[in-house]
Amino acid sequence: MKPDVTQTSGPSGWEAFYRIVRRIPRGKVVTYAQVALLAGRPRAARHVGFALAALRGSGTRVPWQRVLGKRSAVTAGISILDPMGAAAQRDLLEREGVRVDERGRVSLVDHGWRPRRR
DNA sequence: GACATGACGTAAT
DNA sequence: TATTACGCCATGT
Repeated sequence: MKPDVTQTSGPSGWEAFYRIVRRIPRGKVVTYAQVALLAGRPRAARHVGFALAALRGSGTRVPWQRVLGKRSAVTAGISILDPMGAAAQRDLLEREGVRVDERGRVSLVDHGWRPRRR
């Protein structure tokens, strides 16, 4: 089940994920694996989506829209929970300067955010 | 403590 | 490039 974000205020590892996502600058995107890696859990890519999914309903201000899958991109699991949300997310990314493919795929090489480098 | 679930990743085909 | 199979980590029951 989806755990409550409101209770994740504790020392849970989920808070680390939110912290990483907040660092994502406008016009840049990252993959779940990237966030997980920065959070210190390179094998916990699944949990990143978990945490972000809960945020969607909590109204927390986290740019979850900038977090994509490696190959699935935007139309990944969001469409499962919110088909319209996926389309809206694609529009939002385009507004930030991110070019989204017709299939919902984004060039991570071009828009991939590179932390720990500046 | 063990089993089941999940916005995923990587390797193999 | 798409599809299938397996694995990893955290949370819930």
